[in-house]
Amino acid sequence: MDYKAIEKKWQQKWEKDKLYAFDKKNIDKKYYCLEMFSYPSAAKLHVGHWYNYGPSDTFARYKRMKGYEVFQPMGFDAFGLPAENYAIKTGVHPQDSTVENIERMEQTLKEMGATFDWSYEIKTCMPDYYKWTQWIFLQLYKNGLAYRKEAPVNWCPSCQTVLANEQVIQGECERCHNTVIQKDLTQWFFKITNYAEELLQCLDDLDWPEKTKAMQRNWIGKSIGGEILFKCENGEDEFKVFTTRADTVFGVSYVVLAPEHPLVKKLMTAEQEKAVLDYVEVTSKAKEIERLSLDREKTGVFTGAYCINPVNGKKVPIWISDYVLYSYGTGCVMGVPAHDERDFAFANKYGLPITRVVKGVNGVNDDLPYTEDGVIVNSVNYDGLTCEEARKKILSDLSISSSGGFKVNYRLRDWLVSRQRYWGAPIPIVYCDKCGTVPVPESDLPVKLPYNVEFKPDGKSPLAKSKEFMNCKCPTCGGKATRDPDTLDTFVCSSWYFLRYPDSKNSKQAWDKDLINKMLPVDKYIGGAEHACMHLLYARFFTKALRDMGYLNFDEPFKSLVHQGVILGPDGNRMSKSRGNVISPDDYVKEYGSDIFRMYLMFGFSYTEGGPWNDGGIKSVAKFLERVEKIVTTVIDYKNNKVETFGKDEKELNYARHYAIKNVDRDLNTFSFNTAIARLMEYVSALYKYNTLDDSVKNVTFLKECISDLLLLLAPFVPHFSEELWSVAGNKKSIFNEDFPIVDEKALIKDEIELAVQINSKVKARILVPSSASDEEIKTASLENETIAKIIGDTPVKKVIVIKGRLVNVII
RNA sequence: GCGGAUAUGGCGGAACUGGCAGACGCGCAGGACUUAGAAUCCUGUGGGAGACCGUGCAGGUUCGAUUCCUGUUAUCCGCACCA
Repeated sequence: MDYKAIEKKWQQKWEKDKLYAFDKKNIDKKYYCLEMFSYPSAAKLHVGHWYNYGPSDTFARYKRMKGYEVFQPMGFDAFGLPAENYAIKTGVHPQDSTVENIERMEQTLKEMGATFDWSYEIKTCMPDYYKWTQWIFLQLYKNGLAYRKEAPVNWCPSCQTVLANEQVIQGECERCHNTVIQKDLTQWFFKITNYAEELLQCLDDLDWPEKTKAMQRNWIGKSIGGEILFKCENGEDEFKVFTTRADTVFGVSYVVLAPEHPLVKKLMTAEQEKAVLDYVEVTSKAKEIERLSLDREKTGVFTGAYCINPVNGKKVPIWISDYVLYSYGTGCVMGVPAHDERDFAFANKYGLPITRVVKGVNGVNDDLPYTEDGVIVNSVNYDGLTCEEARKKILSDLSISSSGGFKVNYRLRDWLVSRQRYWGAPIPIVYCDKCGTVPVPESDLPVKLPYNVEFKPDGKSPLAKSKEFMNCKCPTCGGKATRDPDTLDTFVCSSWYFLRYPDSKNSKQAWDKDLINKMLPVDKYIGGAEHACMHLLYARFFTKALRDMGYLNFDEPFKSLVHQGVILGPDGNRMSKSRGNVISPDDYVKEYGSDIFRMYLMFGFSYTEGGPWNDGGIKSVAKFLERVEKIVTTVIDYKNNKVETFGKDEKELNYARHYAIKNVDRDLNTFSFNTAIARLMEYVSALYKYNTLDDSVKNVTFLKECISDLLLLLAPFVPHFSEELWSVAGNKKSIFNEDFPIVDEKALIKDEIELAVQINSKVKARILVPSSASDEEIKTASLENETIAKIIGDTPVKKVIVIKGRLVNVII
């Protein structure tokens, strides 16, 4: 078969017939199957794209044949750094390169032969899309979920931009791997922390990979404890510490503030001033670098000031150290060296007292630092309580005197969305000397991204250099005002695209509420695991925030999530240009066609695991399809003969047929493509076996039915190939308008079944029994078996266990 | 350190709810066809001469464990001074 030719032929036909158009009339039967959209890169589709889109398209086609109205849209996450970096390097404007890349990718995605309904296509860099991204920003702003503040941010000196916490990997920039430094800037934040608890709670009910849920839980980082108020000796100042070990508060021998803490400069004594300021200076510079060293020795400086421990009135020295993070909790920590490893190391280094306040329950094996729970000692009236009791009692006692109380903390921080970059959605805010921060009126949206801009980075936002863009009128007073020069993190654009797809052409609103309430949540979301803590968390946050504003009425965007694995190079390493192990889909598609390529991706790997590429595997798939073609064309050429018997051979083939139907059906639902294809191979072997029978005993009518089912089962996996053979077999309608075959359970009941007979759990013989045989009959048959009887001999039989359909275990 | 996962033939990988380990494929070996090769088709293929032994390792529960429990090792991924 000329794969290239038939692929082109059917792609054109399908497009002409609008075969994949989503029909809103059937919205009751909708199935929203979504693959994470792509960044429009200059390179061609890589194996990762194919591995995401190919198998999921098979899944979508299967759902369609099962009677669902499948909605499978496609689009592009088109804003972002790579286009801008490319522009800086080559001078090609990001918009021009992006538009060109999108066109090329659309082309190749179509050549893949996927059932995307392109009429719903989204490109996030187009004004008709980012208009609504800006609209969402304004809704968040109006509802107090977007705010601006000066904060120490992660700054990449090489990319000349601020990075989100999630984009800093081990102190390095995610993209260029240069060391990230700290810098103070005024930035926009989204208050995702408002939703920390709900984001955590709802994870339990999601059909998502456990690992991804665990990563989000981890990322949110809920910590239950309390806050304790320490008043300073000067009588003016006070600060709270957050702790999960309020039970150890009698063991406090010092407190530590983060070096950035605002109180530091106020509290330090004249004597300590130089040491403190030097330390603050050093840590702010070296912070991220130092964090990289594995065995960081704790450092710190005494401020000279003291505070009072609220539980016993003791004077406690105030230190600063960079092991305390300003951004977590209150930025202050109480030091209990006896019961915390970090505090222990710190106290030992600086000669601070170590007071034990917890002892082990058994009193042995409890050297300091003792971090386990135990029994309270040296804590006045709390002595003798368990740690858990003491935590509750101390905090509730402190709350009576307003010196503390229970508190839950989250590791999750607010989402920093400002980017000092050109190629993104402008932030729809203007600054007026009179009116301050003013949101752009919705009727003025979109705030268009200007084309003619100097986007070479110099630490300032490129848009700041465009007078045309920056200067505007204040929407409130009409006076002179300037726009926000930053653009939005591209994750903002991708946090709501799944809401836009069903209503992508709506020019009046972001979406029609009734429509998306019917279309969402997404039934199956398929994409890489690398988005666990960013995209997938942000999208959940947006959904919940928009729900609370009344724009939709569901709680979660993605009901069910699947991550594809990663296809590695033939050497078992991640594909990379530097390793020279990159497999280009194009080369294989050229040689074998897209059907074979996609089927190999499904057959050669466990979908969620991935694994190393192997050339032999793709040949085996090609061979399999040749076998299919051979038998199908042979059989459809048969003239109807008169044999209509349905004997043993037919029964056997019918068994194979329904066994395949049952298993392919089940396996497709769980993305177990490899086993589904294995069952298809078995079925084809069964067809070959039957077809070698003498013509005079072959039931051709039945055989043709079996062939028809084979094509239907095969259709989701190799769409062009199956459509072609379906048409060759004389069918007029597209195979994708047919129903997926339905299993006949009766065909799966065999007359006789083979059972293994074990003696003391070791298989010794096999017996054939009628499938209707009772346990008693099976038992008798087993014991009468020659081999078994011989082994048993005179030994008394203790027990016979019969597991129907599986085995018999004789215990002697 | 914390969290999650994985570990099965020469290789990729199967095994539903605790029930015949190794489906399906690659590779390999032998055979058929062929002047010969390629292609194709068939047969065999965990180890061991064998009783038997085999799912990272050590235990446990069970008539029976790749599957459940306890401990342990290695690899991968994520987070990491989070108080």
